[in-house]
Amino acid sequence: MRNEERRERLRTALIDAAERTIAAHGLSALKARDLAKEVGCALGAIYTAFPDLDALILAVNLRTLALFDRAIAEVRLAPEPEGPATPAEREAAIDTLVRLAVAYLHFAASNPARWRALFQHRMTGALPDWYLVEQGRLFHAIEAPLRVLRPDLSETERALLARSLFSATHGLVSLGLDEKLMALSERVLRGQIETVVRALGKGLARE
Amino acid sequence: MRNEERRERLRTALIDAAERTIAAHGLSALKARDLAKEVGCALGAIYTAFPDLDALILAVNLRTLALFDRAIAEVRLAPEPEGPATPAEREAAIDTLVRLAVAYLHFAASNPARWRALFQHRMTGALPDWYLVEQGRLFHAIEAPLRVLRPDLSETERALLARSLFSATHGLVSLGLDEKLMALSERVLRGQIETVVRALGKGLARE
DNA sequence: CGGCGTCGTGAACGTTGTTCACGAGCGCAT
DNA sequence: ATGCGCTCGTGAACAACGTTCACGACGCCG
Repeated sequence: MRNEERRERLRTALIDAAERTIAAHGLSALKARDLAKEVGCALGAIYTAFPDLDALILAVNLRTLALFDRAIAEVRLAPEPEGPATPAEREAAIDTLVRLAVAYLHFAASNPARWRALFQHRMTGALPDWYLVEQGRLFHAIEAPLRVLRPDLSETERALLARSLFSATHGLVSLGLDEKLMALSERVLRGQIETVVRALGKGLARE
Repeated sequence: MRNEERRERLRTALIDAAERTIAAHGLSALKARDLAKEVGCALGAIYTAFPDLDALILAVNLRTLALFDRAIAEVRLAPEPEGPATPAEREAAIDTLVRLAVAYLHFAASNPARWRALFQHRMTGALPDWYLVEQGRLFHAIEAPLRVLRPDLSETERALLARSLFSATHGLVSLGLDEKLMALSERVLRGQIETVVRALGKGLARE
């Protein structure tokens, strides 16, 4: 079917345009009419490719998550020791946690509008599967060093703790970059994140 | 002037109605027309009391901040030791940090819609003074125990660290209560917050 | 009692996202 | 080649929103 191909072309063209708009002017600048004008299609055509604008935003967010995945790929490469952890290995695990958090900050600071769109977007119903899968990837990266620091935790407890560490880091980045609380430079913010995450790792480590 | 009094009456009536709506159905349910119908005034009358709906939301948020202030009043009462801190005093300081964080969680969980409105609202320009004043109150409550844990820090460094601790806690509460990441019960979330904040305090403490 | 000023009124405007009756374009059979 | 039918994009129309503004009612003072 030629038809399916055209639909797919429209889909990617729409995602491209939406991504450009969001990256340049933020999520609130995304208008259906502007979008149609930019990709050279009719207003209604958008709704033949996506059920609504939310779905389009979700597609853009998937790309952002993929970008972020590549951004923390090297940090994830850290080798995972086995057996009882030496003090040096514990230090290395804490360093990995810090590097992950700093990588998160750096990504958010480098792609502010794209990153904001991930969270500004108010989910109506349940999130799609692929969204959760992509999220899980990040959490797994956090769980690895946690396994070194806290081998006593069950898999479930560790997963929960990983989510909490992410949430704390997200709070630092989110309120730090938003001028809502106070605008901090990425430099200062990195210092704070290093301090906090390192303290967290130190305090969590089982001695 | 009888006139001024009527204006003030309208103001409080509007804030009352807006607060009820936000608390019951969330910020997105606040519509100018519904509001006018509820307080029994004309649509345009709203704009004689407030420049726009944002200002009205800000007024509701002020009430929320006052509510929160009362909620953490007792935690703030903790006495502040002087001179070099004993290990027991350091433990007490960490406990205070944990209690503050748990109080924050409890407030957010008890007033979910009101609390969300504080952050969902996108600030256009600079925030009003009273907003910053109210924020400062919370940060001072965090700085007190930090003074015990880290007497070596300068006033500026401590203020920065206090904001970072708040940000981390906010992240835990925000992503924990939102079903964005995964919906956690207040019970589970409290356990996570206690773990994380305690680890933070432990890791931060200068030995 | 009449003129004048003040202030709420609600119809109207500009922007949204979303829908749907129409018609253009294409393939196939006659 | 011509007519028929089906499919799918089109863009005018709709509903809901925040915000504005010309009008008219009401009250006060001369």
